[in-house]
Amino acid sequence: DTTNALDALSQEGLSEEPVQQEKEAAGSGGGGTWEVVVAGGRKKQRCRKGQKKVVEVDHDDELEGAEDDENGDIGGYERQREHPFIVTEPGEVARGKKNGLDYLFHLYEQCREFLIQVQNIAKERGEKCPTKVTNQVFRYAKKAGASYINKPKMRHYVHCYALHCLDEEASNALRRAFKERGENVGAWRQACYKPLVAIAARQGWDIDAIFNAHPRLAIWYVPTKLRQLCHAERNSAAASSSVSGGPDHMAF
Amino acid sequence: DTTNALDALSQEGLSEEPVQQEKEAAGSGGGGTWEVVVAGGRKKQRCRKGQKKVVEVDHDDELEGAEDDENGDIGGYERQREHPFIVTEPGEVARGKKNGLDYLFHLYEQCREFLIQVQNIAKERGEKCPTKVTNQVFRYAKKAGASYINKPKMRHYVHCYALHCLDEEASNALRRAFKERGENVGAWRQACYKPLVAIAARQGWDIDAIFNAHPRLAIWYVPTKLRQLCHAERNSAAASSSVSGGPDHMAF
DNA sequence: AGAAGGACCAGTGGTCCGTA
DNA sequence: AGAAGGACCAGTGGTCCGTA
Repeated sequence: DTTNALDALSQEGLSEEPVQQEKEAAGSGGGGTWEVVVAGGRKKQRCRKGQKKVVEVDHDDELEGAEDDENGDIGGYERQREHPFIVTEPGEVARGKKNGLDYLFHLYEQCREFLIQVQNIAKERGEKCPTKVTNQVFRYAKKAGASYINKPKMRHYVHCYALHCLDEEASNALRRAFKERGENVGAWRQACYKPLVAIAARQGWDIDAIFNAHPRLAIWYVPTKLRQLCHAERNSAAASSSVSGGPDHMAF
Repeated sequence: DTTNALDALSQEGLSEEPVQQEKEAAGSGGGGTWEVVVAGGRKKQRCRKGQKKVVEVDHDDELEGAEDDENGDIGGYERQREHPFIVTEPGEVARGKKNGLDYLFHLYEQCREFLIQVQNIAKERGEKCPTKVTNQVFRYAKKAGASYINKPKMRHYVHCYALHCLDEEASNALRRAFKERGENVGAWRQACYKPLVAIAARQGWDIDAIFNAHPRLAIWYVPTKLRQLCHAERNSAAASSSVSGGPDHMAF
């Protein structure tokens, strides 16, 4: 089993490898213009605790073009983070050091492709075959060079992707509204819950069934918070309908 | 969340509770006559390493009737194991300190009932709902007094239960044959693999699909060894059919 | 020797919180 | 302040091996 060797490899030099095969796989967004962050020449900047918020002004400004390698520096490259997301309209490409929401949703499609590859390998080998995007899939994605995919990020925005899958019109409208109001990504993300709960309400509150009924969504775990919101909302809906003498009175 | 308190409880005094609600739930076996092992009055017998196989003769003989509690003894009851299984015919009740195979299969039905209860509780609470017999279900079974159910045992015989579900005739015939030959449980258990692999061969080798298509079997994880046997057999079947010039030639 | 099951272990789902 | 993601943690699937 070569997993460990490959895992170790994935810790190094990943960011060397620009990912451009996804050009044509692009969802609705601007084809091929999504930026790929390349390891910059920045020195290590650990251990500067205590001097927060000082000299941070142009701190983030000079690291676009990987201005030639400084390999003499022990420690080598500083690992680069992905640019943060901003709220973009459908089809809009984020400019500057930002990523747009079409790119975000595209990451979910990429994970699906990695899952399919993992499934094919498992079937070939007669091993257990995952039906969801598991740790194994994230590991595989890293190994395959998609270092910009990671579990916390994907889990964080699953419900946003769910809305995109289940009601693209509503999702698009929400994006336009939040962009217009100048809201940040966090606010948009929060706002994605409400229309999903409304969808669940219309379909008997079974959010798991709703996810599972959609082929692209079925591979994602239902986020805990979405599940909780559906449950809470179902109960209060039931309570108010029982107060108002509705027909579907519940026993608690 | 009261899980921990309940878990702690399940460590104590479980064996106090005879399980007789399963009388009528009995599968094909002798209704209500399956023994329930009750904690006997045996003293602790730990820490006697080094003197193996000495004075073990009538060691296992006096603990049927829980001959009155010795609670003054610190440490209390010695936990009692279930009687070992023997190969029985369908409908045959094991006699002596043995359990029969109808009882074994009944344990799988009980686990299914515990799973259903866990699922109902989860749905009520809007929590994640298991589709398989998980650790959580085994914990619940213990908590509910079914101390004789445990994960290693259930996993050990899953494929035997699978054969019982998928081809009861074949399963019954195998039991009769192995009983007649005086084979032990281990030999019978080993023999259950072969007809399962034959079933898989007839259905395109997808053992997961076969399990999932059967409502009582779908809740059990496919045992690793069964999966491996199907895989190995598929490959050698493919190899020989490709040698013999068969129509479904495979590419490796 | 044959068998039951406590208990361990590698890798999981889940997400916090130190980081930039 | 807002956001990305390394890394941790409780509880899982899997089954070995000390026990009877």
